[in-house]
Amino acid sequence: MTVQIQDDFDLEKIDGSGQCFRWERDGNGFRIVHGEHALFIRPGGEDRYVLDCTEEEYAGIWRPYFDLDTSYAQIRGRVEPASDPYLAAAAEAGRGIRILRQDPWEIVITFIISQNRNIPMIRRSVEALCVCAGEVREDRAGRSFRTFPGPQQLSGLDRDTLMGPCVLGYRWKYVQDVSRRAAEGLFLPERISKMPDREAMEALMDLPGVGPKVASCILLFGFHRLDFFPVDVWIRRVLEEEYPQGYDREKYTPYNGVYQQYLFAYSRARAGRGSEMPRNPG
DNA sequence: AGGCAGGTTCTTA
DNA sequence: TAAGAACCTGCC
Repeated sequence: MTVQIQDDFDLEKIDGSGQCFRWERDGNGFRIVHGEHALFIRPGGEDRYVLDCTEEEYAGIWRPYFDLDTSYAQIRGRVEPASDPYLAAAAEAGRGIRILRQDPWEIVITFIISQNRNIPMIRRSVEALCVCAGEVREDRAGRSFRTFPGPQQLSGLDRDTLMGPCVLGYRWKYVQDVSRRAAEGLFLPERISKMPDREAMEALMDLPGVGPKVASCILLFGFHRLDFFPVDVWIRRVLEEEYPQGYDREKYTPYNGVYQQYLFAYSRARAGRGSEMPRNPG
């Protein structure tokens, strides 16, 4: 089917934004796995996109996944160039970025894995986890894909598999512990959903391998709490260099997380680390 | 060869 | 409570 999307929507930018690690480029489109579902989506000219799914699947699965009922253009438009020129420039450059509604459990594990690593390494480990413990499914075109392993499946992996094929390094213990807790019902993502921000943050930071940055990412990307503002080295750099007098988060409530994405992408792009651009030494 | 990469944890004042 | 070191691994 074909859909028209008027709002900010740029597949390349979303893919490179560091919130999803399983999108697979195919021609000028992407293959995306979400839960039990797989999608191939590609630009179809103007504001159109071609998706290999039914109207029902679009309405029930993919439209929510891409968070298409939220206007990111409107959120972006709240930035005033006069009062915050740097963020305004970042937002303009980041036009098209959205915050996906991904599976909370997948995000918990993915961001525990993300610590102290770069994007290619994260992708590699996530993919390996799916191969080692996920289940095989078939997409509409008859191609097979793998689901992201649930707590039960993940907790079945031993140290050697997590360290070897999955290349988790010292993080293997975190993944095993969290998976076991979840499998035993001691950690339930659906319970996090019901907690107020502060409490949710604390509950996540009770998990081994989850500190302030990872917890913020989990809440932003896994629970769609758009006001969380993960501070990593890139953001820290931006805040130090561009906002020496301080960055006014209150002004941007409740969308700090969206603006963080703009700042993050902008910072990396200017450092020559935009995901799609190759290194350019010298 | 040694440092760093989208942090967290453990150890030490 | 606050800095510093260690940690798997891959890459320059």
